[in-house]
Amino acid sequence: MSRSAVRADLAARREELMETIRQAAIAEFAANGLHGASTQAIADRAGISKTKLHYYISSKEDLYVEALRHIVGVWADLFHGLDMSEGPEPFLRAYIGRKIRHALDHPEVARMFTGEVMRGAPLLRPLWDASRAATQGAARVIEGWIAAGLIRPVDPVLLQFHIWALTQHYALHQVEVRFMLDWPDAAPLDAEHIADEVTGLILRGIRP
Amino acid sequence: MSRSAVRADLAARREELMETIRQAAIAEFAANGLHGASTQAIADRAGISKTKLHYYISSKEDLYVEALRHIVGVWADLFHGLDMSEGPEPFLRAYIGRKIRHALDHPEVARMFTGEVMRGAPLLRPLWDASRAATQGAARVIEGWIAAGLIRPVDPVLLQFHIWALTQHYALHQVEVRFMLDWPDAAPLDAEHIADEVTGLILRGIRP
Amino acid sequence: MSRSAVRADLAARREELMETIRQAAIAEFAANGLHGASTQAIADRAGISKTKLHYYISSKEDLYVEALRHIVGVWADLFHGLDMSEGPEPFLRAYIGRKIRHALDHPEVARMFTGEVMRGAPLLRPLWDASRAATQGAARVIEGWIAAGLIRPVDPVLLQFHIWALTQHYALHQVEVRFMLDWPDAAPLDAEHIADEVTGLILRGIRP
Amino acid sequence: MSRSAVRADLAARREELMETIRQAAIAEFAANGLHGASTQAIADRAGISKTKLHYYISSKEDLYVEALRHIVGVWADLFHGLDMSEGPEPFLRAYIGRKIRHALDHPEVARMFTGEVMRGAPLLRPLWDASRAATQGAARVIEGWIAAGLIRPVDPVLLQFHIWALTQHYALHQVEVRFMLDWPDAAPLDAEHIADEVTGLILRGIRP
DNA sequence: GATGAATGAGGGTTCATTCAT
DNA sequence: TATGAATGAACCCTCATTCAT
Repeated sequence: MSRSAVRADLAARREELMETIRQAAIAEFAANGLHGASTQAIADRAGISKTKLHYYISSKEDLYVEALRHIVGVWADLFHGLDMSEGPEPFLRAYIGRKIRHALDHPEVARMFTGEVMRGAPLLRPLWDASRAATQGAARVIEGWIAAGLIRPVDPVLLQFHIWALTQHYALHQVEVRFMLDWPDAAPLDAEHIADEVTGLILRGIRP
Repeated sequence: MSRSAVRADLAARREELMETIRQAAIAEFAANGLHGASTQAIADRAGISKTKLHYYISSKEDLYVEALRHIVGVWADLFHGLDMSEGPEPFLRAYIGRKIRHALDHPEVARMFTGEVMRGAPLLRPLWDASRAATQGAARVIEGWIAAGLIRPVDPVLLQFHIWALTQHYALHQVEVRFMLDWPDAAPLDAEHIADEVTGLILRGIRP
Repeated sequence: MSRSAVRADLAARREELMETIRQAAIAEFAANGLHGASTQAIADRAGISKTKLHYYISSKEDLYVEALRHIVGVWADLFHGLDMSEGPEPFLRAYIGRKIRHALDHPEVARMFTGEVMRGAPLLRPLWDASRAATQGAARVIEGWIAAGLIRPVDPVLLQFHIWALTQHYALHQVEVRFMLDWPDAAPLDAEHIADEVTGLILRGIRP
Repeated sequence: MSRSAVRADLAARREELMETIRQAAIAEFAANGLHGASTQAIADRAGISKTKLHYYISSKEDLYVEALRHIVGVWADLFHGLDMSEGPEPFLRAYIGRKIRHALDHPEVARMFTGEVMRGAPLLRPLWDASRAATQGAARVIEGWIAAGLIRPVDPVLLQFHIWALTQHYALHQVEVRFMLDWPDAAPLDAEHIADEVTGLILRGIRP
């Protein structure tokens, strides 16, 4: 291998390990929060030694912030390819479906995020500006829908909260769902059924 | 003071202190989870020394479980005086209103609870049977509403989750609401407005 | 009851409680030593509260010393009524028998004492002078037996150690005896058999 | 140094430190028992910080058990090279001599062991099976000696207890021996004299 | 790049004892 | 006499992090 190929290989290895570490960190932070998570536990989840973990991160808090940044990015990506200008129904059907499937596939992501927000979002805040801009932009579009008579008058920001609340609830409360329905602990939730119920509630709830 | 009066006084003092401790514990557990909470921090919030705290509790975990038990009881009390037999609209208006006001008045309660559920509810589970019975009982009533044509056919358990998701969201995500709306950090949320929006969404969303 | 009768009654009660406390203390000190014993554990064994215990003792160390003093006295009493002047055989038969029976009836006594001696006897030493005088006195008598040809020449102090070693061993090592013999945990040891074996070994071992 | 040499060096250092820790632990456990011993005291005896100690052990109890395991092994080694088939006298002379010399050289070993047995041997028991087998095997040989008329009929297990009692007594009660003989605190005991007296007592005590 | 050693701070909890009534 | 409250010191152990190789 040429010297540059070696270097690329090393970089790839490093990237792979960093990804493993991030996954481990998100799972551990989701379970125990920043304070309650231990770097030992993260190292265990990643299958490496604590010393090695600390060689690759600069600090626990930094890893935490990095993970938050990653989550914010992933959620922004869920918007890609969707077009609010097609009107509320097709957009909401698609978006709610994606959000619920993602929530059920990666529940730790929503859990870590909600944990941070519950705590007052001290470390998330500096990363949150783009989200605010997007939220306020979406509110403009929703106001347009209302003005056009496509949906009834609703608070355009609260509507977005309601969609998030309903879609993320199933990631946060998986065990509650199973428990209340007398399902076994590992039973997968039915994403399609849930998406249908949530979409139905929202679409009818905002009908003019 | 007579001996029995002294004893009653002591008991009252003790009860008061225990209540202070519980409040402090819920706030701290809400912020950092069982693992991340420190008894030192709880003692600080309660305004007593760590040693004194440990004189009044048997262990951190025990205090945590006791707080959960308290929360489950409080939420069950929110049902008192409400009558599902009067039909969906009056019941839901009243229940959603209460729930949201309580969530905004005592956000740490919902936060601690959600934290426990996110973690897999390891310590909540033994206290959860009555909640399951209530949920399944409520599902029967909702099925009755559907059969009577009072609401459209919906999954009767998921409907309950949706109500919880919407009402508790504002307790968990207070800072997000303020941030997205460019409000100052301490601005109180408008419980009436939120209750109206949520109630409107739900009632129209389940209209036959 | 007259005033003095009341006072006597109170004194009797107190004496009884002090005895209960002493028994509890000996058992706990035997099990865990001065350092390892907790006043809580002693109070539990005595069936009283820790506060009450501390009302009746001045300190843990003081209670420990008091218990040692008691033990030294009890062992001195085992000599009462025995007469070394009758010659080695009748005396040793009687003394060894008593010592072994006492050891098996009150093993905690020997255990606490041995624990203190193992530690270097820091607190026993001030109480030990009478024992030394007795030991040296007995050595004189044994030297007389040797001079009279009643037993073979042996070190007169070491002989006493050997007797103590053999008789106390069964108090200290009760569980070992049971374990090595495959006996159940609660099986009582056969004091007569043991006394016979020990007496036989000693008497033949010192025969001229 | 080559990488493997470095590794060997590290391993050697580690082994050496572990040995230092074990010695310190045995001394401290001998003095105060499992409960009464503090890891701080063990660290002090070993000349390291408490944190460093905890880096090398998994827990105080684990260190205790490891020390017990070590002791059981050491005592089993005292048998090596001795042959019971040569008859009682040469074997007992050699074994008693070794045992007493070892007891006087390493009194903490016998003290820690006796402390554990006094307490009921809760942690020793799982390590004790080989000792029981050895004891019962030795009993068979002793029965052979009796059958061959080499010694008088004695209880073959109790005889072993008597040997242990006499040999270990001097380790447990060193201070008592010095005190009763008016020796200074640091005076070494005369192992040869003690071995002679004990051996003489035993051999004559079991003569046919 | 990788790893064993090391550490000061802090974790929850128990301790013997004193105080107040 | 008796008891609940209170406390500062100490308990075992884990923490995130740095050092040395």
